[in-house]
Amino acid sequence: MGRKKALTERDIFDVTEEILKEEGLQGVHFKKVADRLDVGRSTLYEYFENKDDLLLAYMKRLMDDMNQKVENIPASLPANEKLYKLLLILLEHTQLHQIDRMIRDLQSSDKHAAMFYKEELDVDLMRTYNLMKRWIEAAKEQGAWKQSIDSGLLGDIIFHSILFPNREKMGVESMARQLFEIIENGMTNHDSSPS
Amino acid sequence: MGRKKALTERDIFDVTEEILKEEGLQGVHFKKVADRLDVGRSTLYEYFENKDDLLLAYMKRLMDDMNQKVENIPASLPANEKLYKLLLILLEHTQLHQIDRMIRDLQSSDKHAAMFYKEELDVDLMRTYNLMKRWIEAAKEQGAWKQSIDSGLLGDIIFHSILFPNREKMGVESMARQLFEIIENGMTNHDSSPS
Amino acid sequence: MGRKKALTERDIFDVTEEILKEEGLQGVHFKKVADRLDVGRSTLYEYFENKDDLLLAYMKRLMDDMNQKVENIPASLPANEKLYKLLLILLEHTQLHQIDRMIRDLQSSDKHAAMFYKEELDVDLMRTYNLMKRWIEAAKEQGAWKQSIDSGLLGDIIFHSILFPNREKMGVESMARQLFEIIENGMTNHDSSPS
Amino acid sequence: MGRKKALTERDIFDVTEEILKEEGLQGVHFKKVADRLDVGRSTLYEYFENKDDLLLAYMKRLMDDMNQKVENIPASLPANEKLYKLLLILLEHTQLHQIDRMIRDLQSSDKHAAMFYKEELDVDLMRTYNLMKRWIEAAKEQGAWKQSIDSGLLGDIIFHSILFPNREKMGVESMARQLFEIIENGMTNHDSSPS
DNA sequence: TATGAATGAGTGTTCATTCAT
DNA sequence: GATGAATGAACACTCATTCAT
Repeated sequence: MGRKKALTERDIFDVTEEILKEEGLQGVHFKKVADRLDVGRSTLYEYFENKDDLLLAYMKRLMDDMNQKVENIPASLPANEKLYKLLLILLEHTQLHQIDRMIRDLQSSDKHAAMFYKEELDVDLMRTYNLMKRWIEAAKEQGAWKQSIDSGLLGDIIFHSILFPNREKMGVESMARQLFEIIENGMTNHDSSPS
Repeated sequence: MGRKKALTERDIFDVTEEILKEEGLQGVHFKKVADRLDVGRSTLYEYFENKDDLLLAYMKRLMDDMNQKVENIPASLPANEKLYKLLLILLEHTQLHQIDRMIRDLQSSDKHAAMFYKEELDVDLMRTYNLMKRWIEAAKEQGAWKQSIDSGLLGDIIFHSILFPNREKMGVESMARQLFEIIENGMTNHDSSPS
Repeated sequence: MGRKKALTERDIFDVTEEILKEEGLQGVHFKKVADRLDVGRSTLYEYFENKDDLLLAYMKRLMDDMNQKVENIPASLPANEKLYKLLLILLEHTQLHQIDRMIRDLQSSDKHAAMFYKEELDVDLMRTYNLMKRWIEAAKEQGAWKQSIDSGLLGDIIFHSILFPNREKMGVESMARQLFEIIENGMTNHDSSPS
Repeated sequence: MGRKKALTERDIFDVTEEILKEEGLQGVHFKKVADRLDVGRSTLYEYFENKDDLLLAYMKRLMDDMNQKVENIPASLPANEKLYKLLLILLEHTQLHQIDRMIRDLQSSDKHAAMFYKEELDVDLMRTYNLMKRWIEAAKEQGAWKQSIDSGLLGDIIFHSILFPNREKMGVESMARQLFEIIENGMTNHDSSPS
């Protein structure tokens, strides 16, 4: 009873995402996933070889999703505008920040499928990371941005902003705008009028 | 059977720190700690009532360490310079970022000692956080910084910078300097000479 | 790995009862229960959330069993005859005397299922206890029994008789009869003929 | 600090008794005993070979205490009066009821000292039990009490009365008096006046 | 496909006990 | 005598994983 609609990978991913958002990586147990889907625990093994496999596949899909959006950013835009678009996309895929931790936690495992995804994920993640870095460097070379700032550092600010607790309070749009205001112009007040 | 050379709380804290840095909160198991110290698992219970107790005591010590340094920042400095000093201190205590997660994970437990530390930690953490926010607001009121940027967002940048992977590559000093350059003046290049 | 013949709650209850009778509450370890059932320890957790849950569920079932029999005692009987029937029923459910201790020992735990059963058990136990007391008082008010004897004391005699080691030697029927002979008429010999 | 008065067996027995009364057999841990005495845990092993040894020695002392009082009951008294005195003594040594359980729990242990005490205790307990039975049988033979009631059953009532929760409410004297009223004359009301 | 049933390795925790000093 | 330090066996409990049906 309850279910009986034929389970799909989609369903499993959705529940995984749900738990991931509510309780983080540690909260994702097969028991919990199965319970929420109203399915036997062992059924999940028909879809994924093991837990890491599920998690990695989920992340891979999320990553692919995101990459597609990133690829849609018009190449013609100035570098800093491209970076702004990238930031917006990142802020809509906050689960991504767990990839890092996940890849680290998995170091011991050596199941085939998992290893494959892990590699792929790593590659994808680095590709986006490097893309971001290239754009930063482009902005520098165009003379728009300062050479004196390490590109990696700026990348870190952008990438780690998905972790900021204030995102919830401010909303994605507003946060992105203000963060970019800082990145581009800094906090210093050039207004002549005293506060 | 009482053969070893005398374990100290220090020793346990050191190993805890080691593991915390290598594998994060989830990696800290009493078995692992005990193994690295070459002691029996139960021996640790002579020093700490339970795992939470150890973790919280460690964090508390770290926090106290940090707070002492924060208190030594001269009150006479301008707000932005105080924030710079604060950033430097934060970057030397990167394990701090786990306090937040830890406090959240511990919500279910109710062991006496743990609860006491938890409360204290929470208070300490908030105090530092609020101090940071007050300084940011001071800089705004003095007209030095823009009112248009949310103070919490800036706080997040500063606080989360302890997570940046590039810290290792750049070194604390250099990273702090560059991060502050961005925060104060932004990336925009006002140089007239094209690159 | 799913080889065994299918374990039922019944099986677990039976073994629990066995151990309870042989070694008392303290003797009930999941390891022992599992071993006697020739199952892995963790298998038991598929049937009961935790140890308290098992114990309480067992007791609840026992109590329900007993209460049903108690309710079948005809209300029309004189109070002392009702008490006699009650005594007979009690003597057939000797494990009951551990409920009291168990409820006390469990005070620290707060697992959901356990708490629910605990409350229920407590209510059931008190209901029977109070029923017994009411019947005793009825016998007094009808003038059949002495007002000078504390009802609680008499209740204790009846309730604690399930602990008497001699029950095994004498058999339930015989013991109940003799115990009631004492309760009603006392030991004093009113026979005129000397032994 | 604190202690330093020279520890005596007495001190240990006193604390043991304290815990035994407060928390029962399960509550007696060497750690707790040592803590209350403000002494190192290992110090206790200078006085008792192990935990069972302590417990049994404590019980042995208690038993000896009691036996001495029992032996002071004048042989010249009628059997039922002797039994009444015995009941009074029993009610003042309620910890005794744990001997039974303890002896059962110890079945596995085979430490020398413990075994010795165990045997002795068993003997002492049986001696008192048998004494009680002889008195009961004497009362029967003198024609004062009914032959039809099993002596063991009556013994059980007397012996188990130390467990009655109502003892606290009624007080030892009052409970003993009323219990004996039941035992001798029963509950039946022979008053001519209706209630 | 799906699942019910069972499991084993690992984790936190307790406690009696040992031993060098 | 006394103790500080350390330990191992036992227990409750969790969770990913397996397998016959």
